[in-house]
Amino acid sequence: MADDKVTRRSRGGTGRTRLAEVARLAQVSTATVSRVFNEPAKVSDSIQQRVREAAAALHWIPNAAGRALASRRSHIAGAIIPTLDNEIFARQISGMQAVFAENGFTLLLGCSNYDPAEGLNQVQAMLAQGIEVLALVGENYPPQAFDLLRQRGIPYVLTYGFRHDSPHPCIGFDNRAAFRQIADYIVSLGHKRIAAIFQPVDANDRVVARLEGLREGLAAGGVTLRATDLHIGPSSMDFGAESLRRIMASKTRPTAIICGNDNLALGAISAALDLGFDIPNDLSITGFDDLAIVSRIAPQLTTMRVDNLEIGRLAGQQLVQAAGGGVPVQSHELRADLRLRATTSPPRSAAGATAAAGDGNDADDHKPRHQQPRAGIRTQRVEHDLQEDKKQRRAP
Amino acid sequence: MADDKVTRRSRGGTGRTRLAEVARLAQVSTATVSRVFNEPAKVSDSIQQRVREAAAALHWIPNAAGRALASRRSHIAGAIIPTLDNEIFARQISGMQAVFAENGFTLLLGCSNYDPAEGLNQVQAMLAQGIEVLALVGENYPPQAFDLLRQRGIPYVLTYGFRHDSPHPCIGFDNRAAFRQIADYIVSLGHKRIAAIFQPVDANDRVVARLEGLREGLAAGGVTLRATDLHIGPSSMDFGAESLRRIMASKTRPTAIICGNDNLALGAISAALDLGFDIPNDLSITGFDDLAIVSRIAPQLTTMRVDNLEIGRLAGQQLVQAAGGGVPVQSHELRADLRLRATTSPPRSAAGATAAAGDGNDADDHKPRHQQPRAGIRTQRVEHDLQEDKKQRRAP
DNA sequence: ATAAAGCACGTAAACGCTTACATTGCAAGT
DNA sequence: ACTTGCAATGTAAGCGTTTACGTGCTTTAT
Repeated sequence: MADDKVTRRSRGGTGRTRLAEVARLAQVSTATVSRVFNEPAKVSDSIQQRVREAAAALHWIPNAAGRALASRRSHIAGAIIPTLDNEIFARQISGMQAVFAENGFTLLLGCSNYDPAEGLNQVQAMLAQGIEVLALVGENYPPQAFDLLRQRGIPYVLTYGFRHDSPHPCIGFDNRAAFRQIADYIVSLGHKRIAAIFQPVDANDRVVARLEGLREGLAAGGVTLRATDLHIGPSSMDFGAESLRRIMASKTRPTAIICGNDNLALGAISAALDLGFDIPNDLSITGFDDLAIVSRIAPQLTTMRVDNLEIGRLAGQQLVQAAGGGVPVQSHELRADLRLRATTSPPRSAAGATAAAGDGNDADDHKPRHQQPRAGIRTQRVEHDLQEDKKQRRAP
Repeated sequence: MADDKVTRRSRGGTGRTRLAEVARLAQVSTATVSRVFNEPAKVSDSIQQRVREAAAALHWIPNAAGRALASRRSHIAGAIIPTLDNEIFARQISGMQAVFAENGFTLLLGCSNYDPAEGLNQVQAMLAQGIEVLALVGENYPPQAFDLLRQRGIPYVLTYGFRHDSPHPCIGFDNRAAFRQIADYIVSLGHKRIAAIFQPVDANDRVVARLEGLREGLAAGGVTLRATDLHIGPSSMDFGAESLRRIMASKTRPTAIICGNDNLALGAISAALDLGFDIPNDLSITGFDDLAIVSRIAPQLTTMRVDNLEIGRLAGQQLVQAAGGGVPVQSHELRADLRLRATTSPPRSAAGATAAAGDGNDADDHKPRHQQPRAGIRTQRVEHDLQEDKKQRRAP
């Protein structure tokens, strides 16, 4: 009796078939089963077959928790985005998810809703889940988040924006340069009086950079952006529309409006059309993002295209590599392409002018890299994203 | 020497601080530490405080793998969607993610790209990761996926579509009824010759249901949908546009076109405008989904709104409850709301008619539930989604 | 006063897998 | 013939938590 004091403790398990059962059926050790699926080269063919058959027969699916615990690899990648309610972020996730899936990673997704504190929460939750790598999509995550990541040696990358002087690896485009390009283009068309409608700048480096680029380009063209011509507010179509109404109600109307993104631009366009303005003859408008819709409505919006799918893919690739080989994540700068469409043209005053040459402004220096606008731009056959239609999209 | 045969095997661990270290610092057992965070009621206040302080001091983040293994709860929820490149699915995920986050679940996301086989893969990967619940967003997952889920007792739910006779719990709207409603409305306006542009039906119950509802409604109004008037193809704007051109090139043109979704409708509208048709006077067009954009462009699209955010939220709630209490997931049917906007009106022939009363068709039976169209619909002030602008959206 | 019943906490056995190390068998080297 | 070396497999110790079950000790009922 005395030696029988070992009470058998059972906690019942999960009920799922375990690796041990596969091993028993295949008449091998658990180690061998594990090797078959993780280091097949180390196991003879005959035994491999036996094991695989046993696994299939038992419908065995390995338990990720056990595996993660033992191997200290979770095969989980994390991504935190401001919101899914935005085509550009959704596309990045889409690209990333594809790469992760190809490489045996599953994607843990978190949304911060533009709240840095919530972003930090998400980072913590993800660390708890044992993510191996993390993509921080969009901007503005609290510094503490990065501390946590570095402290634990988790490879991470910031996407969407790119800055040469960023302390973090980042994959995206240069906001400043992009808006500089837009400004240069508008100036080169001969516009003298220009307004802008922007999203909030507070605690948002990227938007600040956009404004910098914009001011820089305008300044180079001898144009200044007056305080009253800069409208900042929520990034909604409504705000775009409201701002436009306010702008066009002023006594000295601009001939061009540069918007911080497509949403604002769409709002501005719809309001302008409502007021009876002719776009682009009375008023040129530019956006940013090249949302799917903006090239399919009339008038097609001149905007800046960023390949968000590619950003997502690149980020995914970098992170997968970093997770595997310990290679550091490399930053990548992508081009943002100016898509000249039907909402921009020289101002009426400069109608006949060949894209505002001479005229005392020295913007010419910046023009060579842009395709010159043509008079017939409005009716030009605008490129379609053929891809979009090739992958035959089923429908909801 | 002989009794010293136990070689100390060390695998180095993760380097992260462990619960055991917190326990040592707080001078309690590991069990107590665990209780502090999982069953605080069972631990005295003084010790709780000590433990919490120790945990904070060490920046301890519990290891989810260990926890999952021991507790057999992963606190991971899965969601599989056809694609993120679609506002409606993205919104569902958005709503779901919020609910999950509130309830301590992290979201594992998978995309099937409309490929059932890939969907099954994703299901397996998720099961391996130990998801506790799963949302299958959209349609068409292979039957085997459900077998796996049932076999393992994982609560799941299908979202977007709803069918009373579905063998699975589902949360969404009734596709058949929704299209019946659209058909009834169009018939009630007095249209006699009606065409349709739809997404592919193959292996897609929901689209089949839409067509059924459509045919049913038309039949009730004495209208038949001729084979040549039904165009089926990829759910892209381009196909919508192409179909419209083909339709309007026929000798007997329809006065109304019912589209399977907004994308197709947008394409159709833009093609129709290009051809110089007056919408809605020459041609009425309807969509489905109420994408954000369709109420902000001219002419504003008459379409059906489904609250995808709510679908996601409901699904999340149901799954969270199912995970906790073992309550079965309950199906929910949501209303789809017809949004009457500017792309529909009575046909020219019936111009003065008060919404096609009499006229020998007995569609009146079905009308009461719809708001009657007014002559001035084109210029009516259309409702905005105020919400959209309230939550001040920051911008990319 | 005494037994029964809580209560607060500790002990240590799982959880399902990977992997360092041990073992075995067999071909090649001396 | 006898090490040596390598390749294929087995043994069993963790990985970091949770939790069933003990263990004292303080209440409460009898």
